[in-house]
Amino acid sequence: MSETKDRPYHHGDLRRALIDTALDMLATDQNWAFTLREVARRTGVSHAAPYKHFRDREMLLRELARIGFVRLGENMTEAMSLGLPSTRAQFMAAAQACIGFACQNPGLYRLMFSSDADKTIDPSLHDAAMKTFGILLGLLERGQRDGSFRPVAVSALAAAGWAQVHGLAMLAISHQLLEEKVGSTPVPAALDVLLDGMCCTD
Amino acid sequence: MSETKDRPYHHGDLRRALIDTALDMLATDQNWAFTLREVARRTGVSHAAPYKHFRDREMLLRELARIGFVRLGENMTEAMSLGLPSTRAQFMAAAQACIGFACQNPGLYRLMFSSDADKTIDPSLHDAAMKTFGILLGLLERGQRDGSFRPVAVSALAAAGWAQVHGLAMLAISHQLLEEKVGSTPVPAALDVLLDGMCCTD
DNA sequence: CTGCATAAGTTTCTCCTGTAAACATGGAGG
DNA sequence: CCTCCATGTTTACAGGAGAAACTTATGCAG
Repeated sequence: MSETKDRPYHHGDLRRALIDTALDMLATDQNWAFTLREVARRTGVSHAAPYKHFRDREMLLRELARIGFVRLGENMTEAMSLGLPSTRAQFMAAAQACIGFACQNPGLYRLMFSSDADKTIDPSLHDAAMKTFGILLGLLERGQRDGSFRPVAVSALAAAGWAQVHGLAMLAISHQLLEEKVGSTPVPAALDVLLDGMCCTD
Repeated sequence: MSETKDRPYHHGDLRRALIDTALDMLATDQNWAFTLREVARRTGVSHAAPYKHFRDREMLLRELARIGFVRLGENMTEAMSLGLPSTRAQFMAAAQACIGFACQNPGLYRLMFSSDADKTIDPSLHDAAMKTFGILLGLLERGQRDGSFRPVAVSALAAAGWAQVHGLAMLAISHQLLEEKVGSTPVPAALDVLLDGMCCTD
């Protein structure tokens, strides 16, 4: 009973606790049918308690998705900050970070792009998604300035790059990247094909 | 009461009717929370009747997904058979057919790649998905033979092409292809970038 | 220090879903 | 014609979303 979070009030920071529990279960239970009541149960509160912090189940889902975008952005930024020599290598690293994130958090990643996480409802979710996308966009713009990427419309590079990364991530967590169809290392292979189309020097 | 389907027996072909109803609702209600009882209701039977034709709700979902892959394959094949001059143009057409299918059937498309449509459970679903993917693969192989596509591992082209198309489709139906970020025609723009990396002559 | 207003949690209730079991029916084959 | 079985229907039960009423413990006013 001192510093950390010894439930100074009824529960303490239940909102945060609920989110943590949900993220845990999302990460653990592979593909879990999200249930508010089970989140409450595992957090140790009554099934109605979450409604004091989230209007409904989807509001919690949107918050989880928002956090997912933030974390994904952190992962990608970190991968880009490894001091890799070329912009192309940095793009490759960021892409693989994104796909790795999806594979380690399939439930969360699916949620982030599901219709439950409706970005037209929650501006902060929309902003988080766009900000993470902006990381990619920034890398592409930089690469174009330094002459790595072809001088086509940056929006075309962005759409292509984003779609490629997202598509690989989705296919990976759907277990559809079978070796007999797409080879043993589909992710770098596919990214290389795309990068050949994006880069000036190939 | 004559030719079409005047319920000659208890209902007639209830299995088919349930599937049709579900596909209808999936196409109509944009993003609809699938409910067996509502499918039964709209089909005009009791809520337990579907269980005579599908072990559980997920079995119906998998069947819907399977049909989705078949239809998607038909759409892509049709687009490729328009007599377009180059293999590149045919790839572009097939890709746009896929993305168009997703936009016209967002619910079905999401289902096809959701964890509800578990391809490790139902071999016929898995086969349907792989067969549709095979259409793309066939096009790539042909394009490589006729010298349109670069002589890299075809599996790399396949992974890149598939991911690109699927990624664009998912982003499109998630309303994340905003004009201010990816331009006004992101789909052909992105596909062109990829194709520049796939094709010999650019 | 006392006591109240209020945020945060709990109980209870209603409606809905998935699914199982028991019951009904009507068409096909002996 | 009669019986069987596939294909329905009814009934029942567990579990989830969410609303409403009730409870409790803080923070603050006096």
